[in-house]
Amino acid sequence: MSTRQRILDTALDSFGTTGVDGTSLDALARDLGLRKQSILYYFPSKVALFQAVIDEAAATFISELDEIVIEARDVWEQVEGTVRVVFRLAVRRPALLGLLREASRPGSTVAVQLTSRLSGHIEAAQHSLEIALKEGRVRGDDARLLLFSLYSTIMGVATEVEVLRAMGIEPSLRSLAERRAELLRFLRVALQPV
Amino acid sequence: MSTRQRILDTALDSFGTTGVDGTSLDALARDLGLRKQSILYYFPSKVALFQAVIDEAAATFISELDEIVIEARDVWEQVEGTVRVVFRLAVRRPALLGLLREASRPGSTVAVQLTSRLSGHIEAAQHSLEIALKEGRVRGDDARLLLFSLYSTIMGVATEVEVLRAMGIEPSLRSLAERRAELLRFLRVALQPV
DNA sequence: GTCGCTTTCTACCAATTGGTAGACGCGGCT
DNA sequence: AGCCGCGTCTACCAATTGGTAGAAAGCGAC
Repeated sequence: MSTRQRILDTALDSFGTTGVDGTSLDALARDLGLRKQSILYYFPSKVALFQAVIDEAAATFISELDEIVIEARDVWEQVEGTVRVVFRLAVRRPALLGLLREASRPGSTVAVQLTSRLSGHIEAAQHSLEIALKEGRVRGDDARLLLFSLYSTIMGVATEVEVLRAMGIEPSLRSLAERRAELLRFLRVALQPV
Repeated sequence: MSTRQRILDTALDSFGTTGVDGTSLDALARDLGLRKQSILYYFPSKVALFQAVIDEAAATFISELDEIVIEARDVWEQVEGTVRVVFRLAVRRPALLGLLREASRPGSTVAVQLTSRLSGHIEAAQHSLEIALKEGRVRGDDARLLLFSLYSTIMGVATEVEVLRAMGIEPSLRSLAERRAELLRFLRVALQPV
């Protein structure tokens, strides 16, 4: 793998777990077996690196979502697919979800950037949800706010591991699968028309 | 207000918005019109300050929740009350929710501390949810996981303002109220027995 | 007034931060 | 051979970090 790509990967892991402010270029370089100046050779500054990492994270997220949307035949399958994607990431690249969480913090500077990358997907999802609402295939009122509730629930259930621990559930593959099953049940009920 | 209390308040605001790593003692002191050494007089180190802030945030959160639990007569009223408390905080002290979010980040060092402060409440909520499940007053399967889904949804809808912005909804008091209404509808449907 | 206690300050400190300047090594090309 | 461009390095730098030591300032009690 190219050095540039290695830097991006390691940075994503570190940014997503320790946070951006909590990650120094020196520490990052140490993890990579490089000197910090080599990082600055590929990315002119720390914020530039951060932006690149965000961009890549958004791209992976989107590409995974795209596969789902293509297969899905109705709204419920879209929801199911999104859950599958998010939970797959929670297993394979938990730092990526952590990064998205960090980047979407209120007042974040990169939030706008992330936003613009995802806006297409959001609109598409909102659109199909609107149609489903009109046709009565989904229970609800406002498509946008419904979508927002769905997103919050899915993302929260996938990433709030510390809250889980507080409830006496040790995060593991098994518990993750259970969480996912319960989440799907929860969402299905919440969307089911009468 | 005592200097100590002023420090705690300002620190909570800064930690909750800029993050702990993003907040330097010097910057904090500047906000307070003090020197950093005055902060270190009351709190021996930055982590000690952070812990104190977490403790206070947990205490406020708990005390607000307590009022609700006392009034509530069934599970649904408890959910409604929790939503009310969280959204009131989202208006009055958004940084407090931001701090809870930061402190509950995977791998956080203070998560354990926060956990122990809240464990009583979690157990109580879980207990009454279990009873409601048994009696068929609430739809669901596993009380713990259901509680977790509820928490994730509520907390997410209240704090994920950047995602909201990405959807073209500018955060405001009005939109907050709408979000809250939609959230309650969403949760009511998700919990309603057949 | 002056003693003692609390509070806030000035003066430092070593370590770490993000970033610059420039040298060195190395492979390919002429 | 010599040169070029790329990648990585060493050597610095000023600013900032969390934290220490200890001097003053305020102030009530005596």
